[in-house]
Amino acid sequence: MKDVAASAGVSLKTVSRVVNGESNVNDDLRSAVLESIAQLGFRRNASARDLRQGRSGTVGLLLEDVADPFYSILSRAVEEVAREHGTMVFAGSSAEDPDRERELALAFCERRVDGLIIVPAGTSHSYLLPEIRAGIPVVFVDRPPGDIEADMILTDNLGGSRRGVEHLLAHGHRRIGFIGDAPEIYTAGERLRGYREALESAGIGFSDDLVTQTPPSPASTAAALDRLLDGPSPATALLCGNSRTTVSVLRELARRSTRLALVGFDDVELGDLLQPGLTVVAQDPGAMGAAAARLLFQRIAGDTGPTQTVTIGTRLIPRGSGELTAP
Amino acid sequence: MKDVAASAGVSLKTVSRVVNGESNVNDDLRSAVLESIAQLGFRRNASARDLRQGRSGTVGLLLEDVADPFYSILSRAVEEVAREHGTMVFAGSSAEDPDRERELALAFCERRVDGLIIVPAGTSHSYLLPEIRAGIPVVFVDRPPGDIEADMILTDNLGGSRRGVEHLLAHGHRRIGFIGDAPEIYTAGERLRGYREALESAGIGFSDDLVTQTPPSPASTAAALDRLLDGPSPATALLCGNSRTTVSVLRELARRSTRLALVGFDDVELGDLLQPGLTVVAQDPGAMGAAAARLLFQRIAGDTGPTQTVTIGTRLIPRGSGELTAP
DNA sequence: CCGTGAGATGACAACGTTGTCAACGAGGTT
DNA sequence: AACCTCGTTGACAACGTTGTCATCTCACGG
Repeated sequence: MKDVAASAGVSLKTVSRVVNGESNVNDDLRSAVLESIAQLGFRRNASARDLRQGRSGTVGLLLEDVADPFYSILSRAVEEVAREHGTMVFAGSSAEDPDRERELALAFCERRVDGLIIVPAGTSHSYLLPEIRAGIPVVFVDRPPGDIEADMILTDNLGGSRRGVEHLLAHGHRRIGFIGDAPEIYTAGERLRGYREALESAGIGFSDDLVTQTPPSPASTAAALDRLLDGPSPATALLCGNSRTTVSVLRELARRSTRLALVGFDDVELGDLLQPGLTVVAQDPGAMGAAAARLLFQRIAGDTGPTQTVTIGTRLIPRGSGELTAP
Repeated sequence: MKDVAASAGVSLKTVSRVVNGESNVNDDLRSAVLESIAQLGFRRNASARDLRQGRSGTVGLLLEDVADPFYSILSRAVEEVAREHGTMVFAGSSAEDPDRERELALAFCERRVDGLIIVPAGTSHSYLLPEIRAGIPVVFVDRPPGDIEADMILTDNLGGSRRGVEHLLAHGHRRIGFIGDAPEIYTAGERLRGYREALESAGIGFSDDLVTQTPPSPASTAAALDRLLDGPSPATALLCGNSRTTVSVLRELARRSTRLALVGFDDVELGDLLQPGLTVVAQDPGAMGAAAARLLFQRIAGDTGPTQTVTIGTRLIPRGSGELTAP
């Protein structure tokens, strides 16, 4: 910028004014400056600007895994909203590891992001208190934070799960299994509650041997299916608590050629092309990301109202697998 | 940091030394400083550090769409390599729009990223020349840049496509169609060349009415299928030039209940669960991202050797749809 | 006892930008 | 003619950090 000023024969400040599009600059000087800028290939140094202004035009997005379709769609939605605000997005994957989450979040803070959107991996977020006090707004998505109060955007896990089970009940099923993620994961707990409530509302008892809670893996899912199907009164229907489990179940069912009514929580690409089509309780990761980003920018703009919790609804999409009737 | 120094009763520089883990600091002072840091919730300001050091510990990643599985997997691979180098990743989606690509790339440069990884949307990248001259290394992925020479990581599009067609030929097909992306897209051109070469090597002429080049959309794909299947001597097999087209074809085929041997370029989630399973020429986006990031960090570390082009191989995965034999 | 060297510590400038404030000149009013 | 106003321009400090260099202390050898 110094060079531009010298080359255009004006002061540093005038160049700064031109670069920032301030209005009160003589047209001749302005064009001289612009020409020098073009000639020298000048590009403003954002570090210096950030340092001076104390803001960075940057937000941090902390997900479980950037490559997971659910999160990558969420991520794109955040990016679009950020773009409207002239802001860039740092994205990072916690890999479901609390230490890594913390490390990334603090690295974002060191970079002086204007705000943070976090899908929590850990159970305590008190480490963010100094940052929040220092004025960095934080919005949590998909799961609530631990030990602190903050804005959050959640899926209606309980309602969605209930609806999925009710759908199976409506098709005559009474022995409905549930395979969900590990119980310490918030969404898994809510979905199990929805399953349970739906059964109880229907006057059907909740039975432990129909339920498996485990981190999703082909092996654990196969074991869970064994438990469900190989007893004296096997399940005739199944609600899968997350899409990775759903996929494992589909593979396992294909291997066994077993008939089982199936509803998956969270949509799966190509679910409509399977035979039968996969019935799902669809979440809306795009809407979640957009809502989180909008709320974040509202906070960045200075909104200091009480913390909000936004719940995004689910949609039951019947495609065949959930409409198989009970034998 | 000033506050920390005051609180610990040492100079600014000593705090800096402690924060940066330099060795020559008295243990007592070090612990005093660390305590003050903890007490005050101090976090080093990366903007100031970047400004002083002229590097940012940051790279920019410019994709077509963060939410596309191909790119999101690539993205995660870049993130992992960056992590090993203590670097954060800015990711942005160009949405296949050259202006947006340029805008994002220059915004990254303004933020003084240490390097750029770009999946080109535009056809000219001369706008990057000043930046490259200023020392920002750039690696292109998936498609070559236009108008400049630079490092690139490409898929073996031609070889993969050839192999896909040869697979269909081996199952007795002679009327093999091709539906690929718009001809101005590099990968689409290469894949078409592979298709053509395979046919010609087999002594089968290349016939224009078996080929459609169009941006992927359900409508254009349906039209292309009409052309292929509704003539006097319809195609018995098809190579799809990209996964979006493959999915559209699958939907369309399901609607028509037509039998057609099919090989898709680029893998698709759940391809193994379809009936028949989807045979694909699989790319390896993870390997591409990792290779790009590794090369980029090599450049950042000062490697000024000649530009490199790395070609990543493909893998033919037979699952059923490509093994349907010709009638 | 002094000289020497190594290690610890701090003063200060500099990175590139922008906010503040003062100076300047042109045009209008009294 | 003196005064005021407004718009344009520039000098300068400050943002928070780190590299450079100077200073200081202490141990050791001569």
